[in-house]
Amino acid sequence: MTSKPEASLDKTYQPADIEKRWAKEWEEKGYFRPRGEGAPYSIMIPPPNVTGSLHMGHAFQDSIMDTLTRWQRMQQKNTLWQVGTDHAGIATQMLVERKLAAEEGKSRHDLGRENFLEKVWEWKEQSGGTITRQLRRLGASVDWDRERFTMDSGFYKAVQEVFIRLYDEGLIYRGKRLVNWDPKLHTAISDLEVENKDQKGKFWHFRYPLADGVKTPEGKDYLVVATTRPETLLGDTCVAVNPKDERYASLVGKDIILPLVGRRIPVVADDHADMDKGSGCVKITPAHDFNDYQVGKRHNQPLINVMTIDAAIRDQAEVYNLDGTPNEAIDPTLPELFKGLDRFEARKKLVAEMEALGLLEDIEEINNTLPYGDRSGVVIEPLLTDQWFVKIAPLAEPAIQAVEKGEIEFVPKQYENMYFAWMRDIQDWCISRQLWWGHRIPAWYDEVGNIYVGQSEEAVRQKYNLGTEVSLEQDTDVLDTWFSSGLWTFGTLGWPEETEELKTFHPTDVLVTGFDIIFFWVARMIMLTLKFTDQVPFKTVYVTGLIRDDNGQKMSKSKGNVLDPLDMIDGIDLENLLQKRTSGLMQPQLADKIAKQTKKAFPEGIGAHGTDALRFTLLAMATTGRDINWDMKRLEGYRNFCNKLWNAARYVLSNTEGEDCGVQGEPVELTLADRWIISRLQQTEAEVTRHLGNYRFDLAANAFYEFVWNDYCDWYLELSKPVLWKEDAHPEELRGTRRTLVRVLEAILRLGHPMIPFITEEIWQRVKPLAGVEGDSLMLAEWPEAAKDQIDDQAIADLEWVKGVILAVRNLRAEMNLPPGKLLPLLLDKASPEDQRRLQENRIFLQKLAKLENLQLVGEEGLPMTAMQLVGQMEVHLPLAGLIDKEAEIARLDKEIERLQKDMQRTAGKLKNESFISKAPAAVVEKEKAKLADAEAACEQLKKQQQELQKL
RNA sequence: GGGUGGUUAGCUCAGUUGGGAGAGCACCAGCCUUACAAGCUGGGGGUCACUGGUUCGAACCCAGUACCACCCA
Repeated sequence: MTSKPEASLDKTYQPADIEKRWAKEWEEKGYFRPRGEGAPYSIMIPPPNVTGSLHMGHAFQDSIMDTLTRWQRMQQKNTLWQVGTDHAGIATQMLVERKLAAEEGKSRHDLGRENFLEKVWEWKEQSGGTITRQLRRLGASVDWDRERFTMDSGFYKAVQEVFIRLYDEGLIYRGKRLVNWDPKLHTAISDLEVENKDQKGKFWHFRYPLADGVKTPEGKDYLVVATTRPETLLGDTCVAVNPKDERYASLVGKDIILPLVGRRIPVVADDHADMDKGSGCVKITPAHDFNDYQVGKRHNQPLINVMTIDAAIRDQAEVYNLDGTPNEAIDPTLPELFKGLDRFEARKKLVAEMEALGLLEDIEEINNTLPYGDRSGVVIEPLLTDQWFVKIAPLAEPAIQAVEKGEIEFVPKQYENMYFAWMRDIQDWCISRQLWWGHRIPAWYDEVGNIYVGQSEEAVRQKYNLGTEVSLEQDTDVLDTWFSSGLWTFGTLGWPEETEELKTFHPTDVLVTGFDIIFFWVARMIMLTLKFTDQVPFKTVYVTGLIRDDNGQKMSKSKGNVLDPLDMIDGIDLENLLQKRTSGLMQPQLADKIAKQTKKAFPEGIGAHGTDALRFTLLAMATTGRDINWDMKRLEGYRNFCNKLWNAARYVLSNTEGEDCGVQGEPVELTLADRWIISRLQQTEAEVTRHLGNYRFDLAANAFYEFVWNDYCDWYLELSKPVLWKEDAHPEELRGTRRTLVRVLEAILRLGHPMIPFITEEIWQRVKPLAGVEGDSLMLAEWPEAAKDQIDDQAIADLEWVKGVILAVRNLRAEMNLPPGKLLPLLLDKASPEDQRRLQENRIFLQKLAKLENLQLVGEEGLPMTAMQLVGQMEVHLPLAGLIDKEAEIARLDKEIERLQKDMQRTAGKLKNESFISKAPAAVVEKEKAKLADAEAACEQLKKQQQELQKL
């Protein structure tokens, strides 16, 4: 069913109904699909987390992507904006586990892997669409027919293929390495999922006794090491001192007897030890700290793991060599005392034991940071586990080059440095996760642990020639979600098949994303895409800043300052807003504070502003790559702008519907105002187009806003009234003005559509027949191209003059407190032939807009008492003897004269400067000279006027 | 500690080859003028963080300082 606009537009802009109606119709009509011809243009949406809901960051990025997409589509390109969601391994698994526990009181282990996964899929089918539904409300013109999910079978094929090829090339390997371990969720997690939080911590200073009677130069029989994690003492393998540190030079190579454990460990020299920090000695625990791992590696130390996957102390340590093979030489015995204790319990006990032994030298209070799992909320433990890794170095090189060579460009440019810096010392990437929900690693093991990689057990048997006597078990781990999203641009287009889509839409044109995932996602997409397609995934990366609250604070649930984009679109009352902000808090005690804050900031809740206003605000604030402090006032301002456009359309429609608008190309006569607004329209079209091309959405939005409000509404619509309402107007004149009203409005709608799609479409449907335009939807209309030959410089200059006279009169009127509606007589003096021509041609505009009783040139009779303003050299006089406060007028002129004199002084000073005259460009000097002459002349005129007044 | 970005009107921010400081909102005054009070008209308001340098000329280029934010260690 086609949307039918109301019989007449409502007096006030009411976005909700319009927006829902059009979103539905556009999608149903299939306007979001690629048109199938023309130059291709494509954007892949950064797949949002399937468990997520739309936040301001999404709204921001999606508004930008939609603007680009609609803009390109209107340029008649074969445009694809592809949408989809990310399976979000941990988040989804946790969500379903919680649901299962709440509803059935079962754990995932009770169900078993197969059944649990079925539950996850059920959840996904029922509830996984929240964020895509919200996307629709934003007007996102994504091709819903091609919606993708990273767990789709087609996509899984790509994931498998990539894994297998990388493995076969030796770029994927399995090994024992330190990873960020989440002891609650029992999985490795990525750096991105680790939140570092500042806290007040303790630094425990322990004495480590030297073996064999060795003493320090000071005569002590121990070294002091400090640690924030005493429990790791059990896994220490050496103590490091700085090689330049003379205090300990004699001890390097000597041994220490590790307290409580009794193990002999050496003192080694390593730069990692900071001479100025504490005693300068550092305990090294390679199996429990990332830095220590590196130190251990340099000194060929074994890895002694003392913790379980729950981060409790093991009964016996696990000891490995650096290559991951078991180390039999070191005694794995751990003290009985700590067995099975949680790390924090073990810490307390260990400190107490050390104190009892007289080995606790000091406890220092310090500020430090601790890593927390962002999902589980528990402290992350670096833990030695078997994991799968991607060798990054060979993939990184081409990825760096692609950016160096400009095949991929970052906007803004400075993010390229960030990218290079990270890519230069990139580490191998841990891609396995100990979860059930995700892409299962396509690897099988035989009984002795040999690894076979392939699509399926069958494929593996064939590939490796394994008979049925060999029993195979598939690896239980899944792949990091980022591994699959790294294939997003080409995996979603059908790769590894050579599909038409892949040929047409890859590489994609631009990726719009936040700077926080350049490393985790952008870099990985570049590496993997280059590797497998020999193409870059996208030509441009447009990096957005963060949206913060009005105080510059990050929005977060715990701060209670989150703004939901949909609440700004549809509005929300205070009660519901409070409910939303204070429920489900991690720290419920914050609820009161948040409620108070919210009541203060939004005493009446949040009003409805509509999608267009929200989008326009986001775009208008999208300056290059910096964070945005959200400002509700700007949102209101742009909602008002939509209302302005709406009402302008009402005016145009009421004056053109059912009238002769010259649609058939009948002869017309264009007024100065018509020629001027047409000229300004061309300039604006060029400007908006240029800014969109440079990703300066703020400048594009601004140029549009200014043209619509300041030129079209404030001046042109007002100037059209005297023509339309003139009793003796010619048909050609009327037709010309009506046609211009309608055509310029129609162009405005096309120009604004990518930014504010709904309101423009709604109005356009009404305007198009009047403008003689065909088409089912504004979405498919042509992007307005500026026509240089329609820019009439004379008209622009003439209209500036008209505006100048009107403004002069308004100014005088206000200065003298004359009622706005009162008709005034006006006298013009010192009018040049040019001024006289302009006056002749535009008398009616001046009379109506300045509300003049009559308008004459000063003749022989001279001037009565007047208030005067200058327009260029021409004097604009209000002859109002009875109404003018003489003294006030003289004072006003004084102020004006003073201002001019200041100006003259500065300009004259410049011109007196020899080196300015000789060195500055001639044009600049000329300009200054003219400026001085103008100011001098004006000053003279004002002084003369003052004298005249005084005489009277 | 290293790196990046920022500091312009009360607030949020523009200012693109260095040449007369801008917008929106807020503020003040006056207006229900037949599109719009979510509006119209007029107005006030800034030592462009600070110091120095380059230049005839600096919000803009260079160096340094202070403060803020983010990234890395």
